[in-house]
Amino acid sequence: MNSRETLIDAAKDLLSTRGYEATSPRDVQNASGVGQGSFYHHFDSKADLASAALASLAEDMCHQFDALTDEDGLAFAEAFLTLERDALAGCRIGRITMEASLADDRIRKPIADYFAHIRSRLTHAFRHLDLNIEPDALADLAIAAVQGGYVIARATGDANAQDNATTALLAVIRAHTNMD
Amino acid sequence: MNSRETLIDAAKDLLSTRGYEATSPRDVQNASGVGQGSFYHHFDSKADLASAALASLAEDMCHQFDALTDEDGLAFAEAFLTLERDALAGCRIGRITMEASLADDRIRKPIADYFAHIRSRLTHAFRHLDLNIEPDALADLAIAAVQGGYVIARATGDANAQDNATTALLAVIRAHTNMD
DNA sequence: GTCTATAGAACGATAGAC
DNA sequence: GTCTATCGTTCTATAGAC
Repeated sequence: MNSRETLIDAAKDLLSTRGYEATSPRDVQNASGVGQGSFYHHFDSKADLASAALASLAEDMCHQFDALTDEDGLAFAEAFLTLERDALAGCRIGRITMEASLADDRIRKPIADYFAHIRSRLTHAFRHLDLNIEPDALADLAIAAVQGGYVIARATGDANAQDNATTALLAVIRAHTNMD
Repeated sequence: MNSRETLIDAAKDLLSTRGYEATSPRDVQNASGVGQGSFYHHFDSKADLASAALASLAEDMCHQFDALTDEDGLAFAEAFLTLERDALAGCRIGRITMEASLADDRIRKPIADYFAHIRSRLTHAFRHLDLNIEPDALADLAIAAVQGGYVIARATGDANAQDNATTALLAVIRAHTNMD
């Protein structure tokens, strides 16, 4: 693995756990073991490296998401909502959305791509259910249950909060499905 | 208004919009018009001021939340879910939860208090509905719809995402209520 | 209690030897 | 392409005059 890839890997790890602003070029250099000059040989700036790292991270997460299950409809939504997550750690990519640096398009683009991807796939899944609720709105609610679950879990220190939210959503959707 | 209060007010404003780590003591000093020395006369550290500012902010937001409506049950949940919000701005207090500095108890305490407060009140409201879903889990879902809505809106740049999530939740809860 | 001045460390980024 | 050394700025915090 060359220096460029080593830097990206270290950046992915740090961005996932600390976010963008709290991660300095020095942190990435130390974590990767690459010298300071090499950073700026391969990347124009901190934002440039972060953009590449976030793009790779978003791709990884899209693949994980797509591999949830081969089934469709409710089964896919259930796989998404019941996936085991480290609620107290926060979303590796969602956490960045609250930073001011999101205004930088190099940072926002990969994050927007990830959410657009899972939104589209979840909308497709909910369309199969044929409820009298907009499938795309339901997709937003499913994503929000997960992302908001991270927020409540971290705020209260209660790791169950996220599971409460996703389980409750699955229950009301199920009830709604049986009704029609 | 004395210097201490002026500093707290400026800090509340900056923390609400930029978060904790992206707000420097200098920013607060400049925004408040108070000299650099006065900051450390009234507060031991940046975290000390932030703790006081967040406590005041959480109190403000609890009052706003409590004033949503005098009604109970579904009406309260509806008032909470349909409240007009600036989705692209993010939650003034929820945004802090994704920062590493949340590990500092002086920062986390006022945030935990706010979420515990609205969680408790929403649980109470959902208990009145008497659905066959745990009221506290439904409360977590309602909060998650709002907080996660901020995440999706900011990630995609689509201000409607939050409204989609909260409206969808209200719809499934309503359907569930009519069922019983 | 308020101010100006400044400390020491970390920030993002660059220079230049090899 | 990789390294060490260092730039100028900003960070959080302190000193000390008034």
